[in-house]
Amino acid sequence: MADPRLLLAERLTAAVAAAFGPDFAGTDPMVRRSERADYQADLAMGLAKQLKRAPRQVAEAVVANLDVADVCERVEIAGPGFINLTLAKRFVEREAAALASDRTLGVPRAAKRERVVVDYSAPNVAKEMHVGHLRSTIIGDALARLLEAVGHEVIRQNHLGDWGTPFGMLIEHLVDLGGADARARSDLGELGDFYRAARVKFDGDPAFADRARRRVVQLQAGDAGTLALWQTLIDITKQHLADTYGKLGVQLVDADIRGESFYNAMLADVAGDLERRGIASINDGALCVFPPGFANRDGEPLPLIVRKQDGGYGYAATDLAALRFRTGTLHATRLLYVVGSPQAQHLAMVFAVAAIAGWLAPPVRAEHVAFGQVLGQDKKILKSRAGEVVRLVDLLDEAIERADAELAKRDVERGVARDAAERRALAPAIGIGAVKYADLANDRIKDYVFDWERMLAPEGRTGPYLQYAHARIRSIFRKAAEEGIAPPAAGTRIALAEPAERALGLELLGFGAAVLESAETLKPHRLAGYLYDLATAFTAFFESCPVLRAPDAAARDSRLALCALTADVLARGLDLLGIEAPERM
RNA sequence: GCGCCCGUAGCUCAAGGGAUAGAGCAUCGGCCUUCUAAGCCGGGGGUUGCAGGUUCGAAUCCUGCCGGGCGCGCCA
Repeated sequence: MADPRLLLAERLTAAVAAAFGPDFAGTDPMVRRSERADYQADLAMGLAKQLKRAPRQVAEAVVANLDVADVCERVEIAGPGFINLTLAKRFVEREAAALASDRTLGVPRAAKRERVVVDYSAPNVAKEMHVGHLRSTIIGDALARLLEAVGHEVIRQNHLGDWGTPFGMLIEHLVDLGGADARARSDLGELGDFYRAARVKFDGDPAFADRARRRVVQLQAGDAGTLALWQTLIDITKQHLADTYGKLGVQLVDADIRGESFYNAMLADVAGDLERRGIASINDGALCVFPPGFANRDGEPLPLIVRKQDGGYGYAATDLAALRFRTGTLHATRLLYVVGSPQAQHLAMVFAVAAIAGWLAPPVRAEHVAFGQVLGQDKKILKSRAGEVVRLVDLLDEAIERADAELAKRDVERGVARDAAERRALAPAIGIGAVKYADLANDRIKDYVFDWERMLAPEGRTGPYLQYAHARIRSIFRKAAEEGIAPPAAGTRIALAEPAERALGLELLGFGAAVLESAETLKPHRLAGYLYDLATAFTAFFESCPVLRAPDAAARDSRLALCALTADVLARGLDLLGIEAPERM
């Protein structure tokens, strides 16, 4: 059950070759969805230029050679040379039925299967996650799911910040609190408080700062006692992460965590290799690489500092080691870094240096999957009422609370009696889904305004709207069961008599293309947009086409099959975005 | 100063170089004895920041401005 677009493109390409010769077989037929027909092909105008003929003549020649008798019921040339294609109803019916028995729901495999590393989330040890981690985590999660859906092998990598100078102060603070035993007592309270307290002491107590600096040396020297303390902090953090990811419904697990410490043992080798090969050189006492095309404030070459003056390694070295590991050891052919756009220059430099060093050679490539910031209603970076960074757990809890309140309000309005426990069980899927959809529905490169009212409102283009459409379909099946009506059998014939039925059927056929496009462009908002369109097509159908009270049994079964397929596509599509689809709302 | 990103309806956002730039919110008007009204149907609302250029065709590509955000040598 090929996507109609692909099928039409094939036929059009053949028609172009037949009309103008094999030289033109590579012409993109430019098949798009159309407002005036089901699809339109926009190739005639461009072709006319090359052929030095009138566009409409070109379109006519293409249409004369076009064999779509089994696919289209109408082919028209309009305007300057648009070819408008209307699918035969029978074709849509047949394809929809085929889709219903296709496990993948029409999602095609990517042309080339690749091993893709997706680096996302990247929280820090002994520090709570905040809104800044929200986008990386949910965009990365959606991309990982999308890439797997089209057949790629995805390796999730959570680049945990678990190494570096802050650990001196963190470990010393832990010692002050009673060392590893402190963990038994309330897991050190709130991680955010723990980090803040350590920072305050470091800044205000010179003796503590000295201890902290000595502790860093011990840590890097591999002192067993220090490492045990360090491990305690790691363990506590992992627990915090597991809780947060669980609440967020994100697929990251402990096994995906490969923190900065993992690369520690490789840093000297990375630096030595670059230095030996003359790629890096000592400059002001630091080991630097000057990739071409990067300049500092004064227009002078900008270095990537591999090793600092004091002999220590910074994050550039770690990033280089991680990149080398991912291509050299994990044998990934594509590396995705789901990191905020402020890091663009740093990552570009890392990629440039890796290319020079030969760790990144075509067709293997690295891409910065950048994203904009989350803004408050004042259009500035989202802050809490107290003006502090918003903790991610707080944000998620508020989402759940608000969803619960929204449900309660709606129950009252509709006069529905539902016990609080059932409501509370439902609230996380809705609240978290609303947050995720609001984020993923925007083009990731842009900043977006975070607005509770908007994302959870009882109406509008939101996660709850999509979930509601899905729940309403499931409700039909519950009702059907009560009335003793069996769910549609496999291979049930789908008839698309009403305009709303036809529109829904056609929309369903586009799922595979939407997923593929979303995966290929690394833009989850394409899929988010498609799912909204699908939900809209369904609700229009729902309003005008009674299912259980359809005119006859054949129509009823056809509509049931259409409903089942729609519910499956909605649920699968939402799942690819990491959003749950509850059975009822 | 240099570099990257953004600028589309009152607000929040869509729109593979294609026809009359679309949704949601807000606003105005309709639709619940019928499968969930968190819904559906319809109306009004635009010089796509500005000015050039490329093209049969530009919100989209190029150049220059204007406005906003971010980054620019030892933090990550």
